[in-house]
Amino acid sequence: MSFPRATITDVARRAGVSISTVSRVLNDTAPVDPETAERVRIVIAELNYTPHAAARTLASRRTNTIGLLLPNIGGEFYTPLLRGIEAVASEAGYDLLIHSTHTPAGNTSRRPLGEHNTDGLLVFTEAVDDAELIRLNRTGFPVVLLHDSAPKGLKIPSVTVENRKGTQKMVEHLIDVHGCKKILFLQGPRGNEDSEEREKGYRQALESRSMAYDPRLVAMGGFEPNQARLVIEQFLERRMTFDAIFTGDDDNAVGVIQALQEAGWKIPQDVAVAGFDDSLFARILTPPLTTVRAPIEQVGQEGVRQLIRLIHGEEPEARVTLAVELIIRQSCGCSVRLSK
Amino acid sequence: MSFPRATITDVARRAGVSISTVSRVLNDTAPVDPETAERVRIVIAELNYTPHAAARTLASRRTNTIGLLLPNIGGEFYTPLLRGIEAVASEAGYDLLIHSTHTPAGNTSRRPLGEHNTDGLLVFTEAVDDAELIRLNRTGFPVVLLHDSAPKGLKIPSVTVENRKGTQKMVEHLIDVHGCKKILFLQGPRGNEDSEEREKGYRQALESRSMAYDPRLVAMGGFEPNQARLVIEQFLERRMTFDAIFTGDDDNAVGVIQALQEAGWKIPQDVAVAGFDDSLFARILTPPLTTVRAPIEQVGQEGVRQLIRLIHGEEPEARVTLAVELIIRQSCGCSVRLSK
DNA sequence: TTGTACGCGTTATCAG
DNA sequence: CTGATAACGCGTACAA
Repeated sequence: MSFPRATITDVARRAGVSISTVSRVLNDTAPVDPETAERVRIVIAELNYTPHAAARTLASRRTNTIGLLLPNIGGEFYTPLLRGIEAVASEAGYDLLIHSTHTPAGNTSRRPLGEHNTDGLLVFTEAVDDAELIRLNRTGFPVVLLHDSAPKGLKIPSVTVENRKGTQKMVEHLIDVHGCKKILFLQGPRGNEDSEEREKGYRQALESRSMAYDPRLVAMGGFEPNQARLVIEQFLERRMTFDAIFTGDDDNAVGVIQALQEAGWKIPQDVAVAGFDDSLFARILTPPLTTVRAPIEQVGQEGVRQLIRLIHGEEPEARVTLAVELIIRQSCGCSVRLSK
Repeated sequence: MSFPRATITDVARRAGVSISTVSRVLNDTAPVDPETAERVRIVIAELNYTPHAAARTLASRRTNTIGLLLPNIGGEFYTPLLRGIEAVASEAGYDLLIHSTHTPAGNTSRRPLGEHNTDGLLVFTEAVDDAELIRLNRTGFPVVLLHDSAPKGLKIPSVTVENRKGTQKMVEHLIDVHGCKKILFLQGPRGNEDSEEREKGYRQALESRSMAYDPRLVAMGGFEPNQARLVIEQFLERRMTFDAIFTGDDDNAVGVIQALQEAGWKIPQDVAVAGFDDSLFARILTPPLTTVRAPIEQVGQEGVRQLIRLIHGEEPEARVTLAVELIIRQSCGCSVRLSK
């Protein structure tokens, strides 16, 4: 029931050296006589000694830990993002502390992640409000934003994807290749930067093709299949006509496709559908979803890299925007490609 | 570039009290004069003071942190699991440290998660080898296994789902309701307990219906769509006959369905298909997948609860097995239900 | 190349 | 109810 861990003192005593020497072989911080070092290493193995993280942190003033703040944990998004983050952090020797801010934190006022337990923070979308961001920024604490950009005036590096460009290209594809004239656009959540940028891309596409922007063709999908479904059902009830739908993301596309098919519409014959993300199920929808592939895992990787630069006091890139790619499948009306 | 944090001493001085008193109002560890307490609280707010986690850990000998060890981060599994874990941990005031063991750890020999930086460990499937499990167990360090059980002789609590029962019920459903006679079974990875238990369930179902177990009807799907796909293609080439497939999990089902459909088979008319998990895309496959719903999120929640009991020195349940539920959709041949 | 001694920011014990 | 003060385990000048 109790478990007395070996300490650096135990190791030192047993190896017949001082704790300084043990510390030196542990961290390779100063030359140590090879034989002595070996002896220490053996004792470390015998005692199964691992330095106590907190003691180390306290003495060295570095936690060797990165914090990840998420608004919530759900959706197709998180697995690749997390994988990317974990891989790079782990490789760089950082532990990863995770917290979802939208959970009803038992202890309010308790800051779950911050300067007291991490060396830097990765903040996904709106996981942290501007006030806190400003506070962190003022103290000079390393922060990198993912899929969001800093509040006006703050210099906080961020990593995101080509939301606008990807959307524009996709909408232009619908127009140019499939002759679409009335393209529905489903927005993501208000205040979400991905969502806003995609809307800009939608507008730019229309503009570049000299088509009018019709606000009646824009609705709120919320990055959420059920909501998308309801929205489409309403459109159908009101007998709005449209020949294509650009869904805010792939989650939305699921609801869109369901609603359309239940109403007896054929995709892509009656209406073209295109999404954003290329999530796991884009490929397995019927028909397979034409979408914009967002390199989520790389966002995670790049975020950690920038954060580590910040932690090391190096100059990070102010903003990294990762390239997206059009993934043409069948929901837009393009011919069947050999799958796989 | 530097950021001097306020310490408990700063707070004490400014509030005109000793650090002991500050500590007391912070942790409610002894009565403090209300007025004094209020004054301290105000100063804490003014200084934006947050206790330094490492110092706290060092002094109190508790990290207030739970570690999660995963074999890898991928698949439909992780989002709900993580959500469950994070929610309960967070609510109980624990931080969550995550590490994937299959990443090529930069520093070998470095134990990423353990007694030095957590109060207890959640271990998912084969994330940790038996030797390490034994070592941890001997030191009395709190560990809870998820979707796995302890090596022989070790008393380590575990949380899993009714793999065997769920599979048995599903296979019996295929036999009883749909009259299936030759049911293919796709195993998950070797050594994976979920996989092995499901196979037992498959055998039990056959036995309970007095059907012979035919090893030729069992193949390795590996919980992986592409592998499942290849396996099915081979079966088709060899002209093996079967009238149903129980896929090891839903990921497998994706590959199975693709392979069948490409070969021109109709589901469920020509062959019934059933999966396990009820992952996000079970519902959106065509046809919608009949599957066994595994309460993954609850596994995460329950795992944390048991771990916290262990940490508190209470007696945990030796093994928690969460109930599964048959989700009958259309891939097995059952009639269309009104969706949603 | 090695050892001593101090400090990191808290908690916890013990006197008052 | 409050305040000193000794740990907690380790890194790191500084001295040898």
